[in-house]
Amino acid sequence: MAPFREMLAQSGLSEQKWRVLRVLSETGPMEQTAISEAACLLLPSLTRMLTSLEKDGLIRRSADTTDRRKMIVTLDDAGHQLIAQHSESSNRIMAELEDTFGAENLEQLLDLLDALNKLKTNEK
Amino acid sequence: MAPFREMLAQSGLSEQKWRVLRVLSETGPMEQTAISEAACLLLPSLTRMLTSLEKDGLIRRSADTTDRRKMIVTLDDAGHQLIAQHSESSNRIMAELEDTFGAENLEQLLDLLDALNKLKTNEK
DNA sequence: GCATTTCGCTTAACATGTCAATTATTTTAC
DNA sequence: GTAAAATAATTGACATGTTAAGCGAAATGC
Repeated sequence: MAPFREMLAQSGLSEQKWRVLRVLSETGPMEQTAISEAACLLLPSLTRMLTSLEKDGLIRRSADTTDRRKMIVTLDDAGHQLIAQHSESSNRIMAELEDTFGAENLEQLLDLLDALNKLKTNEK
Repeated sequence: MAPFREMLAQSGLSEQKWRVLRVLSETGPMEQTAISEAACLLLPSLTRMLTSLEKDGLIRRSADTTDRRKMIVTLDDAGHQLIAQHSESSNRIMAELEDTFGAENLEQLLDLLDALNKLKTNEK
């Protein structure tokens, strides 16, 4: 995924932080456990990234009103801008990957990984 | 790969160190660059692990006689023992995975990952 | 109601991932 | 031959992965 990292390096973003912002952009405000599942991150890593992203003004954290254990994370304006700013080249990179690797191969790979992942989370 | 980590935790080994030892066991003494490729590790990570593995007496490092830049890594007796000690349950875990995930799926997944990896290393 | 358990998140400690810079050695070019 | 480029490994700095422990809040059992 080198092309992605190059693209993101310009904004000082890691792949992981990028995933967090994208999840928030697609789903809207979420609690942290949900983010960690959607972005394939463990909670301790996510906590650190959110602290950093919050300091950079890309997201906001606020306590849930009905369950005060939960923290609701919201994409801030600067975060929306970042997503918009990179979406074009992101799509282009994806299209290139589909082109060189093959759309079928890519789909098959994602399906297999998904199936394997479901196995692992169900076992035990 | 939780079952693997459980197995290895008894010996205080991480998955990565286990991969390093297995590569050495299968191929024999190697220089570090070759190990890093075979075990999918970057050199800085490998350097640290080898320092740790050497301290535990599982491997040895010696300078190559013809090219003194190279360090030849050799599996030590204790390393061979560790490999032997875990090979049985390792095979069992693999067999279980093939069983629950499907041998065809597993093979397909590995092929796809291999193909993707070759793309990435060739590009530029 | 209250103790116990569970849940959501954080913190701490350490291993590993990652990039950049450095050192020592070897190759290459001239 | 010698300077410049390339190579093998190390080091440093920082982000992330991973496990275990801890904290406050909510749910559960009695």
